[in-house]
Amino acid sequence: MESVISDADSCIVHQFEKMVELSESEINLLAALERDARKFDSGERLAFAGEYSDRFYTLRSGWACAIKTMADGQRQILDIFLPGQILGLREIGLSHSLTEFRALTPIEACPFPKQRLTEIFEKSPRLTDLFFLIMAREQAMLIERIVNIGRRNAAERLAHFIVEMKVRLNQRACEFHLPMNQSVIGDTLGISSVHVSRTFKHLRDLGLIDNKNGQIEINNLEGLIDLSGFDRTYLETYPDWTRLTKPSKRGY
Amino acid sequence: MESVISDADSCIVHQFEKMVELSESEINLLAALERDARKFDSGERLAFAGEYSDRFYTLRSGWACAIKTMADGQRQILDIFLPGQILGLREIGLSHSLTEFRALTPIEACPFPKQRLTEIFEKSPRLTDLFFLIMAREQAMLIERIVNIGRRNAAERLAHFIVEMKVRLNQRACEFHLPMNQSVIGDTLGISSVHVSRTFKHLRDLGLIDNKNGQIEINNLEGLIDLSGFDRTYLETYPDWTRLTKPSKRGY
DNA sequence: CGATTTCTTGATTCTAATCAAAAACAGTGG
DNA sequence: CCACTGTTTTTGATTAGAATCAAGAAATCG
Repeated sequence: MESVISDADSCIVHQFEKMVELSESEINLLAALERDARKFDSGERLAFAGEYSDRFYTLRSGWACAIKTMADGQRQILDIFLPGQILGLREIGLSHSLTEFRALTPIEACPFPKQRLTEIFEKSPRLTDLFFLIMAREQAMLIERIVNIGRRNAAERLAHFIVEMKVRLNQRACEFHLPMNQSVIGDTLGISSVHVSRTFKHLRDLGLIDNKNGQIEINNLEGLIDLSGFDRTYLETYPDWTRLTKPSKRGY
Repeated sequence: MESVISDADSCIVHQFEKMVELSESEINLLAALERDARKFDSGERLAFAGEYSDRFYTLRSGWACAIKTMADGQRQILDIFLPGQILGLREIGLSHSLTEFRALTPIEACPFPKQRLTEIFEKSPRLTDLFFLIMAREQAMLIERIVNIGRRNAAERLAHFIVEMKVRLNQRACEFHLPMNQSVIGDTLGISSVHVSRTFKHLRDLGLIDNKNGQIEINNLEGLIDLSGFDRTYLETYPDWTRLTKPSKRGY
């Protein structure tokens, strides 16, 4: 198989290296998941809910999301994916997709067969631990989302979402582009698009943010965090790596 | 270590055997997670949020839940655990607990060190796959919960919750005991306890259920499913077991 | 049986949904 | 560069759903 993308360039390897130092062979295993990049237009669907699916995608560039559409046409967005993430990891072991995956911007995504992960499990217990960890962190995000939707009002939800995106984008600067229209944001937060507009205005009036044309500028991060009840530990609660620091014993 | 409980009796082994046939050695590995049963009173806490934790619990009998408490004292219940489940699986790799775990009834739970799971990963790739699968199914439940809370009104949420519990309890009969008061149910569904009461009345008035003293009787399951928009596939979407049917190649 | 918790019901308030229409903006082709 | 089109955002008016407050009824526990 020919590598279109050099391994050093791999988003997913970067992602993993943020967590732990990788061996040569581990880098190769991971980078193999990110060949064969395909382009998708903004709004294009990568997979349908309920459809048979034997593959995942790694996201190389752009933003994507997982969507669940209800019988009456309402939608709930469940994840926002950034480059380096794997789309659909939670569907390992399921033959049919639980959710729809859709590009939020023009993206490059690299399909690979689910089976490839099982192979990694067999070859590298260390990467197995890491994949387990990634799933665990995705669950942590889902949990935070449940709390957000279940127990916070619109202003708190939106504030929380903005802080979360800022943290995930790892921006030093307090300004970033959010490639989601207010209808999509509403579907993420469980509120109507009209109310998203009002809530943005409310946050502006409070002097917490400015937003214009999909650009978010945070004027008062502390204020946003206070309002939202953002749990600083939730993305920072860093793993207990002790058992991962030793090099892999088994082969590969 | 002395075995208080015979392996054949292990809840967690039963749970796994629902999914796939286990070898002798796999049964031993799993059953080892369920020795040393400890009793907890109804309402007792097994772990605090934010606390250092190097252990999981397997739940042997009774019901438990995971709770997130917010700064202002509001609570959101994130999971309801039934016998055979592992409490806190999602916190593998995190040194501190994300949520609080609390008994909903008097329970027996068996603590075991997180490390034990890593050992299982090293010894049995087949069980590794299964643990991944379990996490994946937990995520599927969290997703359904997000949709439930984000996009359904109180009647739909409660109806959905009742159907979900019925399915999870695997009851042929349409009557079961729900050991949660209406305040706890409200914290699960993201509505107030008062509104839970009204919503039960509403479902009774529609002739869908009867409920009294924590006992639920479903009078019209189809009606409940229709009202709630329950996705029949979501707990039924059964795994693609093909790659699990072959026996383990590696040792153990 | 009394004490405490849980459930029910009513009245009121608040938040957000819905409906509708205008304003702002982005993309297109001339 | 501008006029045209479609989309997105904003704003207002109204309605609906659920929270809150409060008090009485029912169930549970010791």
